[in-house]
Amino acid sequence: MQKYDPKKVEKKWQQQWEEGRVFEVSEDPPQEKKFYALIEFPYPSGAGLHVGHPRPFTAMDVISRKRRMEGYNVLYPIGFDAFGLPTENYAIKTGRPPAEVTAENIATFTRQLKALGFSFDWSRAVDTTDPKYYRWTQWIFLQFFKHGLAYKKNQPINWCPSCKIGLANEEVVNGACERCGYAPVEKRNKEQWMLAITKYADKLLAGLKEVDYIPQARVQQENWIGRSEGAVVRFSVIPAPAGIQSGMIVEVFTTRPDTLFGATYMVLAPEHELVKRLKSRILNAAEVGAYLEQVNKKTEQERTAEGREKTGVELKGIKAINPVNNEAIPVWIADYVLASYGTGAIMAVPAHDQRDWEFASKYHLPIKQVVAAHFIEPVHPPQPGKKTKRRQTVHAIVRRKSDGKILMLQWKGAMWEGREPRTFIIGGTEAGEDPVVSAEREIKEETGYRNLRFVKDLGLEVHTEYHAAHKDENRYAEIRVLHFELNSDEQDTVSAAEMEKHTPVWIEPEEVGNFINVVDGPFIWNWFNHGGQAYTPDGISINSDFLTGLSTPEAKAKMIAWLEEQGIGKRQVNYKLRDWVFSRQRYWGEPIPLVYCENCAQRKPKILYIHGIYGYSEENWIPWFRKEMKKRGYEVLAPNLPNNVHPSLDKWLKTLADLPIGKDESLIVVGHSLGGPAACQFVLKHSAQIERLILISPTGDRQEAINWKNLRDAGCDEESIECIKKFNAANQSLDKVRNLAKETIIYLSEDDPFVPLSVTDNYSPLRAKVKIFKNKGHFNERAGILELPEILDEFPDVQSFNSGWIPLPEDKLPLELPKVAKYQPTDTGESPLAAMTEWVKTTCPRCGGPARRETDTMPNWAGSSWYFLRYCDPHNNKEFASMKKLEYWMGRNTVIPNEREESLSQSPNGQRSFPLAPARGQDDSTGGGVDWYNGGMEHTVLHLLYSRFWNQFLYDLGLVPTREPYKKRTSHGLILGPDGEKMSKSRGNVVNPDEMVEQYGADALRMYIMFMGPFDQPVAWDTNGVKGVKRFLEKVWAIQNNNKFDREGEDGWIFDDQLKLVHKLIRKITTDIDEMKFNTAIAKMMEFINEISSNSVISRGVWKIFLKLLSPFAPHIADELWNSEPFFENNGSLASEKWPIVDEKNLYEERMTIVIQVNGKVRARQQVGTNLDEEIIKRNALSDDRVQKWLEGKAPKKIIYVKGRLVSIVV
RNA sequence: GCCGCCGUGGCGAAAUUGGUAUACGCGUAGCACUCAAAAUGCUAUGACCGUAAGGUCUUGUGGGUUCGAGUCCCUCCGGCGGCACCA
Repeated sequence: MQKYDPKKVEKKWQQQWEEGRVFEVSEDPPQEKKFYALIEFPYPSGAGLHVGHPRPFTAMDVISRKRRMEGYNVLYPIGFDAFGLPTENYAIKTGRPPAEVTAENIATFTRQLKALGFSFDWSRAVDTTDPKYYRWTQWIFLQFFKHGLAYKKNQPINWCPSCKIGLANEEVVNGACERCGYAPVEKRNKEQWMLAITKYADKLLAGLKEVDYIPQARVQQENWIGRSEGAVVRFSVIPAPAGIQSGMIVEVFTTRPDTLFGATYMVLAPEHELVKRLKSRILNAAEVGAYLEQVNKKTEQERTAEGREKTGVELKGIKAINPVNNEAIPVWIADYVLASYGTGAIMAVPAHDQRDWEFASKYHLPIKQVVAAHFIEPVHPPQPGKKTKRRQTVHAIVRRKSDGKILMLQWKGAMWEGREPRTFIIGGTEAGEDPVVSAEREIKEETGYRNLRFVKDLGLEVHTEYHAAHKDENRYAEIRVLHFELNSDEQDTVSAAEMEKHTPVWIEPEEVGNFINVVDGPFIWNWFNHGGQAYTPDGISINSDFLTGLSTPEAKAKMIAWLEEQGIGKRQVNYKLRDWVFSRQRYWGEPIPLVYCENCAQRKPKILYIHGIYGYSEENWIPWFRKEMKKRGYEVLAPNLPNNVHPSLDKWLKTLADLPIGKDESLIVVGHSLGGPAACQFVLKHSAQIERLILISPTGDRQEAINWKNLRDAGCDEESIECIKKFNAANQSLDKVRNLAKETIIYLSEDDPFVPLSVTDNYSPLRAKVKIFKNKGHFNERAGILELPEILDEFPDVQSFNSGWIPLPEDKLPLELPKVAKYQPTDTGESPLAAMTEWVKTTCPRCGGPARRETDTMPNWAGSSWYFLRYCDPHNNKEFASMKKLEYWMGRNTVIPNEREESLSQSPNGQRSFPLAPARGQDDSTGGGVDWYNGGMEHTVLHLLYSRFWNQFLYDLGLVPTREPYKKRTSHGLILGPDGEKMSKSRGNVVNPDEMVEQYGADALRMYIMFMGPFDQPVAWDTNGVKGVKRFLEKVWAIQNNNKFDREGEDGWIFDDQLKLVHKLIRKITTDIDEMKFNTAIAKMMEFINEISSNSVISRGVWKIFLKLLSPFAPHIADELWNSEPFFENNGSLASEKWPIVDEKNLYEERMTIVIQVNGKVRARQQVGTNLDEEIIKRNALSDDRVQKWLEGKAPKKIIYVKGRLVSIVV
């Protein structure tokens, strides 16, 4: 017998797979069944692979190998995410070029990965640092830039004053620099490139609904995006600061507009711009100045280290007016209000916000309750149809000073049928009566105790509804809770009438919670014990004018409606998500392909206005528009176009082409009505940079896109109509227009007589933002539109356009990283590239003048944000990937009908905007993406969110076929070192896979990694476990080499038991792999081997099935045995064999074990026939001696039979 | 503090989703093979009582629902992960 020598076997098969190109896949010709399995590509560190890396790789390899055998065309790609800090830091230390080091590391990783026998398609391997790859990373960045989603902004960076280097967030440990001797990190302001991911916040949130992610990943993304719904409310501030007219406004954001009546003060973030502007009016300017300085000095570290005790200072002399009741409230600044969230200012409602409560308590600010807790007694709920009596009541918590016990009432009466209430001392308050007085009266009347001291009002109103059985009426109790102390037991006599109703009892404090049996009791008791806090849950509004009596959701809605009506606030959604800082002042990253041109920065966009048929230019709102735009610094071109009555697109375009617009100028193009198509075609033909394309009631060429009847009724003759039709029909190639304009906006009116809302279908390739109005008609003089202030949002001050940053032409990409002499960042915090004067100095690709290059590079996240797309078409040098190949591997979205109609009908008051639905059958869709993506929990927030953002952006540009990149996402648990700690060089607990392969073989290593524990949970490494799996593989090897196999051909003998065994195994392995329960799958294989090895003769059919089931886990040994003498004459890898299918008839059991329980304890087991019926099984069970013994002659009360499992007898 | 997850032998862990708790593996002990060791094979292995047959207890704690709870509900204790003054 040959010995099992994994080294020999594994090398042999790895070579065969490679030479036979077994795992290289093609989309040509497209096979129907495809499967795209994705793992997070590794960072090729200098340390090489450690034993944790292969866990996700092996898992997806098992799944991929199984799918392949199930007939899928499986893409299982691999690559390297090779830009990164460690390599850069190594370069700084040693001076070795990162590219060189990276190449070596990739070689090591490749060798190690290949030794583990993964079924990767190596021909598709990508490397993010390869210029052929990052050319497209840069290209995608340029698309962001061209669509206005990349912009420069002053942002603080982490700066280590000792290393003189900007730090990544992950290099900052507890506010100190990780690189050097932990010097404290400073913040430095620097202009940084930002990606406007916040513009996709709602889309990223919505997309989570259509994908199959592990719940944790979905929840973490949701939290990170942090959507909250509320309102912005405008408070005016008095006195107005000098030089500014009165009525100066501060906006606050709140999620609880229902508590506006409880806003007793206002807090501004210290950085709030108003603080500076108000300076001259602040009476305690010195104090405020000192506070600001103190806040400024505080580092992040100190802020968190202080235990977050809230500090603040009042702006004396300043008041804010609460717009709901015109009360003047104090204004404070405090650093618990963040400048970066909401509006940087809050209205403080201390009664219903814990932070405000703490602050108000500390600084003795008024606390006003405006929401009452609300309960409905579940045992005796109010009954419909019965009258409801409202009663003011008090609950008195009376604590005896001597022993701390609590005085309570045990009721006897019939207030509630079937249950005697146990409560605090309760009583009614008469109209106008002080609650303290009524409580004292009630205590005396009900219990006789009189030596009372009032301690405090708990400051909480509770509303409880119940049905009072003795009066058969519903009660609505408004309860105040008062705390008393009893100083001595002196007692007056209690009236007989009271004694009949209830008995006073003294209860130990620990028992109060159990004693009390009314619904609000535990809540009140808990509140009493916690002392002061804010009541934050929902409830019923009180002390709130027109909101009083409403539930919290009702009150919120009503308040928002009221605010909007009054024009002092509006509904608003806020996100925690911030824009993405995309600049790194580093060398080892993708260069940002932009140059700065002083000359171009001077050039400002012009506005081109294109009128419609009959030339409305000077007849409706255009004069107003011209004036407004001049104010903003624009030059407006509004030509009169020829043949207004019978227009032709060609002639119009010719006239437009003659306008004084330079080829390299930037434009905002506005087209109204027939001018809409003209504007689109102009944009397509002219080479100007289009900042914005604004279409107002544009005509379309579909039947339903114009209301011809109304047009005729309005006096349009047939010849004009023909012209319009031709004109519209010539409006082609809109999908190209989309990528020329940075932003496209369409204005429509619900009551437009000529252009209905359905015109959006026509313009769908533009993927424009659509704004829908009421009562604007056709936006012309007929509708009385002489001004259109809504449009002003699209025209910021001209100065804000064209910062001077000019993109490199796309055919000049990639912009390669130049070789530098030193990798150390410069003293000023700029990237080492900034030191290369000859590289930085360049010419402007737009005007040819002198310009300088951007020296920032992109963050590590860039390359990994789209690598899954490149895998689909890795060698394409014309596009980042072809649509055809993407559609094959990623699939495409399928339509959900009516989604657009829904968003339309939701439109509450006109001004809402929503993304335009592109051509039918392409959007409003779901279903595509990488079939299965597995990765680490540490990437479920950033990497996943960033790559979803990129994919959604590319989808909006029409460049990828699916909105969501990943259909399904799972996560693996970390593999820890043998000591249970995270593996790391510094801890010295790293296990090297090379050694494991050397000693036990790749198959044993793979199997152990899958066997260690549940895939999604962290597990500590235990080399002994590898031994155990190796033993299993040796056993498998030995069985094939030592046992007899039947010689009668496949299944010639009926090996019933063996067949049953193996078919059960097929079922188990098949489902377990799909559910990633690899550990139990392997356990079952071990059981199978333990059982089958006791047979003297083994069915070769059964054994072949087993080898197939084993092959995804241990592919080398499985292929070797499959091809081994003396039993099999197979040829080639199991990868091209078929996965076995369960045959139900082989699973049939003739006998089953029935467990018999007596009073819930197992007392006997019986083997019975499978098809016996229930009565017989029960009878058998009862007659069993062991059962009889436990019955002790008693008759069973109940017998339960669970099919195929057990009989449970109760006596 | 908030959100989410998890507590089962000496260890990693199973448990058909409410129905035989401790499968499978590791470790340990004994035996066999060996001059010996390693490797391998066989046997035993939750705890307690008992020579045994057998019995009792047992899934972090305490309670509840149920004929029946590791699994469902509530309380507390312990651990892990994420967010963290987000109005």
